[in-house]
Amino acid sequence: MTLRLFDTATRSERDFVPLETGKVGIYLCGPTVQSSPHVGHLRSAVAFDVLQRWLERSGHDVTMVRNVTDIDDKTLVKAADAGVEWWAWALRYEREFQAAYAAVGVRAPAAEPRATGHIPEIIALVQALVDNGHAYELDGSVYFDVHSFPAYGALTRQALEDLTPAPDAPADAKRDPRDFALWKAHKAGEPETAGWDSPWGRGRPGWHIECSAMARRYLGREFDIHGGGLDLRFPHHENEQAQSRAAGDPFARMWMHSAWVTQSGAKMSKSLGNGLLVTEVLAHYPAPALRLALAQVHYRSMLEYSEQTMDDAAATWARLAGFVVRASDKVGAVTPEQVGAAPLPEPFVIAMNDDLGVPRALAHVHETVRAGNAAFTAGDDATLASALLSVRSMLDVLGLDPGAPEWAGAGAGSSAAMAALDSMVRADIDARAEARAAKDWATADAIRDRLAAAGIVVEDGADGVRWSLSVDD
RNA sequence: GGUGGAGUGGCCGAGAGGCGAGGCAGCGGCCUGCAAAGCCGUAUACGUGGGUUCGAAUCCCAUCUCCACCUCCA
Repeated sequence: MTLRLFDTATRSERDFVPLETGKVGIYLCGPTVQSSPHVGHLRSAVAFDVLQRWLERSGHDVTMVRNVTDIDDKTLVKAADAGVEWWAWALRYEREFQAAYAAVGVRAPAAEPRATGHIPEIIALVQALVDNGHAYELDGSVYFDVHSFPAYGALTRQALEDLTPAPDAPADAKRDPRDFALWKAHKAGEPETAGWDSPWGRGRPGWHIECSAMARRYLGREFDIHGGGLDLRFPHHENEQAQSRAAGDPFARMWMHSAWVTQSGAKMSKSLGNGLLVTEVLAHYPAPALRLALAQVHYRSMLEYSEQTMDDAAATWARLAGFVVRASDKVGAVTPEQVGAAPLPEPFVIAMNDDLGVPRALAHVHETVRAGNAAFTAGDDATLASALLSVRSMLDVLGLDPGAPEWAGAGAGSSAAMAALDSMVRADIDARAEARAAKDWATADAIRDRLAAAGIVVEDGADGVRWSLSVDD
C-alpha cells in the first residue's frame, strides 16, 4: 500500500516515491519572526508534523528542515519603531514561535536554519546565477532575470504577461518589473548590522534566496518534499524553484501546501489584524485541543475558526483522553513501545495513505473509542484492551495520544501537583461516599457542587468514583 | 485582468454515480438517589436552473455567491 500525496506542481495526487529508499527530506517554510504567532501559523506546522509522523510510522527516516526568516523589511521597520535591535527583535519572536510549536506537540525539526546564518551560501548561489546569466547587478542589488528562465511560472501556472507588476517595484530600474531581488543593497538609514559584504557591495539577502540556499545545504540539490502555506506558492515558491533550477539544482520533487485558517470565511492574517494569538487560546484551552482543532480538518481545506471551534475541540479531546484514562485504569496502561509497534487498523491506514486523510482517520478513531466504551460497559476487557492500544496508536500518529509524555498534565494527572491535589480531593470524595451511603443526598450533592465550583468534576462510575479537572472555556 | 479554490443537515466537517463518514448540539431511551460519563435509537443535506443515467451531492452545460494569490503573509 503506497502513500499518495497531492503535488501542487501537478495539481494531482501522486504516489510518493522517495529519492532514496527509506529516507525523506522535507523543507518547510517556517516563520518570518517579526510578530507573535497566531493559530493560523500553527496550521502548516501541525500539518507537516503529521506528515512527518506518518512517514516515520511507515518506516521512513525523515529529515525535516524548517527555516527561520530572521531578517526582512518588516523586521527592520518594526524593530526600529520599537527602538530595539532588529536581531534582538527577531530572536524574541523566534522564541515565541518555538514555544508555540512545542506547545501543540510539533516536534523540533532536524535543522532550523536562519537566513542570517547562511550568508556565504546565499552569496555563492547569487554569484552562480549572475555568472550563468540568470541574474544581473544594479546599483549594488542583484535581481533574477525572469525572462532568462523560460520555465518561470511553471509551479503556479502563471504566464509572465498576465502578472500584475508589484506596485511598489522600481519598475524603471529593473529590466522587468517582475524581476525579483536576490540581494538587496544596503540602504541609508538601515542598521550597519543589517548588512554583509558581498561582491556587489554591502547588502542583505532577498526573501526567496535563503530557502534555495539552505535547502541545498541541508537536503542537497534535489530533495523530496517542499512544503509551506498556500499563500507562499506565489511568488515565494515560484521564485525559489526558478532560481534553484536556474542554478542547476533539480530542487523539490514534490510541493505540498496547507490551506489557511479563516474567520467568517476570511483568511486569518497578520496584516488583517484578525489573528488569534496562540498564547490567548492556550490560556483558555488545553494545548492538545488546539492541535486537534488544527489537525482534524484536511490540510488542504480551509479551516473555519469560530468561537465554537475550540469548545468543540476541547470536548472531543476530553472524550478521547477520558477513554484512555478510564480504559487504562481498567485493563492496564499501554507502554510507548506498544503504542509505536501496534498494527494500525486498515481503515486508518487507507485514509492516511490517501493524501493524509486525517478526517476519515479520526472517524475511525471515534468508532474505535465507541466500541471500546461499549466493551467497558459490557465488561469485555479483552476487547477494551485492544481498543485502547488501537486508539492510542492511531492518535500517536496524529500527535494526539493522550498517554504521550507531551500531554502529561493535560488532564492525565501525573504531575506532583496533580498527586497533591488528588489527596485533597480524595478526602472530599470519601466524605461524600459516607453521605451517599447514609442516603444523605443533600450533603453529597453539596460536596460535589463545591468541587465543581473549584473546577473539579466528580463522576460516579460502576467501578468507583473518579475526578478530573473540568475543561476551561 | 490572470491563476487557483470553495458552496453538504442547527454548527464543524468527510465523501465523490446506487447501503445518508465522523464529531458537537437536539430529541427519545438505558444506566444513575439525582447528575456526569458512557451506551442504544432518531430527525434535518448536498448554492440555483437545465441535461446525461434505471439511478447524481457525486458526471455534463449554464448560472449565482464567496474566498485566496498575483505586494508582506502559514
